Amino acid sequence: MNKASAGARGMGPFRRTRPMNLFADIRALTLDALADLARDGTIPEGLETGNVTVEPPRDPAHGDMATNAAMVLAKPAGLKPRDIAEALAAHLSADPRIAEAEVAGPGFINIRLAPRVWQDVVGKVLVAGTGFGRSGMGQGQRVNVEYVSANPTGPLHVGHTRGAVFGDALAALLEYSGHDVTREYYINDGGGQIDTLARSVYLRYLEAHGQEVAFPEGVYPGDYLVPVGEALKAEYGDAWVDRPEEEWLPAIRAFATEAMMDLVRTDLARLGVKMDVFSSEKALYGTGRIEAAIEELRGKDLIYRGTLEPPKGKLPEDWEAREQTLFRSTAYGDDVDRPIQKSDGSWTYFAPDIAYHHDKVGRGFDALINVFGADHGGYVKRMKAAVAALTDGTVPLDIKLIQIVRLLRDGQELKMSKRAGTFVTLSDVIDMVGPDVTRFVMLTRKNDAPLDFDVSKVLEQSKDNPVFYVQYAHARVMSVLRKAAEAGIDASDESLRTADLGKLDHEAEQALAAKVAEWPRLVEIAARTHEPHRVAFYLYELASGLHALWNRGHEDTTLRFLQDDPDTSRAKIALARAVSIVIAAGLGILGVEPANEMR
RNA sequence: GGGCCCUUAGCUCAGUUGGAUAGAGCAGCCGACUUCUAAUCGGCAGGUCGAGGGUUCGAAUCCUUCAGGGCCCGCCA
Repeated sequence: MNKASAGARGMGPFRRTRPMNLFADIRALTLDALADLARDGTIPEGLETGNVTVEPPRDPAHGDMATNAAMVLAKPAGLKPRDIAEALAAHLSADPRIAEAEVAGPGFINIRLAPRVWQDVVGKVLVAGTGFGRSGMGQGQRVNVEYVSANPTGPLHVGHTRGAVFGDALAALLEYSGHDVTREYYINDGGGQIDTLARSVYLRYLEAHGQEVAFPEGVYPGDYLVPVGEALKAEYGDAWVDRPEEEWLPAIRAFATEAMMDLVRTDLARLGVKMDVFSSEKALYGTGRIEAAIEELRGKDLIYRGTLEPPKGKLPEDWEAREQTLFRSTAYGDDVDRPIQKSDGSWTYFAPDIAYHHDKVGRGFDALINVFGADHGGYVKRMKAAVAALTDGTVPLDIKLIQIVRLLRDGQELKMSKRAGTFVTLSDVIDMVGPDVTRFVMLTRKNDAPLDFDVSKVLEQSKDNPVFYVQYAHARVMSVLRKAAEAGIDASDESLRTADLGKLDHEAEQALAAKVAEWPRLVEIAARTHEPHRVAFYLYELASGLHALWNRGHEDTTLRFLQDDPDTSRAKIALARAVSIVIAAGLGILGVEPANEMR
């Protein structure tokens, strides 16, 4: 079913992945040192070391890395933190990678790495290319990311765009960190809104036949249905003109849904989003798959006939108690049990959703992720309950809620109203700013924070525009490579790999290399937390580091990338090139093309 | 009435499975262009992390109560 999975498991490529996460390396070194201390009796054997961290300190004055090992272990070891720290620091200092390990504060060990370590990072990036930062963390785990999943009733709008970008970046991030990812779109083509769509298209069909048509309340008035009506005429002629709804509804439903999905696919393609799988809700009906999923739950005594308590607070006017078929979602943390059948016996939307997730689980995924709009927040608990019930808790479902986008122009909000037909589509946004800017800006906020998207500001070429700022850093490096070539220096990656990186001896250069070295760790954190925005923020910081070093070359010409001595030049260019490679890798995850020049 | 999310500098927001003196950009003030792109950079100033209580060596982060904002709350998906 999925070609990548076979190779990704067992003896596959992840077995060979060399960890490039420097922080993980030093943590391993720390654990080794602790094991030595246990062996010689300084600390007890068998201490739990899961909470030992090695991370970059906030304050650079505290060195390159800091570990909390002594503080975490003090209590279980029955020793003073500083005593453990002293012994541990002594052990760490013996490693050639450690220039200095000193005890500070309540028992931190501040570690300063040998310059050689930072120089090596640059070399590793040049060898690994944009694969520097790839991780085996996911161990080939199969993850399904479901996103967009918009009702096929019209073109995608700005809100969908954010979900699309988020889901796509998350999928890429998970792939980069060693997961086997399937990108999936669930087509909500089973509900009553498709009838509305069909009736709306029918009116456009009549229009195409020259009839004067009024658009009553409750149909979709959008112009985008005009060509669908015309296409319908082209295919079926006047066969359905002035015929009763029963005759044409099913056929036009199918026709219109297909047309809308074409629209959606076109929009997604413009954004650079390519789904692996489209799953249809409608296709679940009449196949017995909904019934099968419900039966599975019934077998676990999670389906029953019952009557729900009326909702607290404002009571709907027409509320009356009814007996319904309910799913016992409270058994898995939901607040109330949820109906899966309407009072007329047909399924609620929840039932096919259960079947759909049953299907996903049946396809063998190890983890599921759904990207929903924030207005679906009330749906999270029951969906998680359903998946937990279907899999006995063995397959985690994470649901990421995407907050609204406020679209602005010159600081003025563009008010949107679907009824007035003034909503801004994904296509409109791409026309205005292009796919790269759209994607990057959509990821400059955490998913659960509202996002202001000012279409005039994001095109500004200034540092308050993060897209530009990051692209500019990349373009600057490309400029250096061009200048180097003009000066007769071989600045190809092959050549730079052989550069004498020992010449990168300045603290400012090592600081930038240190930022580069954070990339693999950042990837793992972002992947673990399912937060691709972290990549965008990191790229901003990395770009900032490059700009800073660049400008130091104004005062101190020895810090400029291009030097009179070719060997020195190549070492410095190698550093710049490493930065550009990591920027390219990060932008790749976000789905943004790096710029070679900004003119 | 209940559930979920949010509240961090004047503004917009980051903040690492709990870590040291809480960061960035914008706005404000001061500075750097005979230069690989000044479309950039450096510095100053700016905070009871919504409020109270708790957990512990240590809390913006975890628990709890409260306040304010958003989304949702049987037969719409």
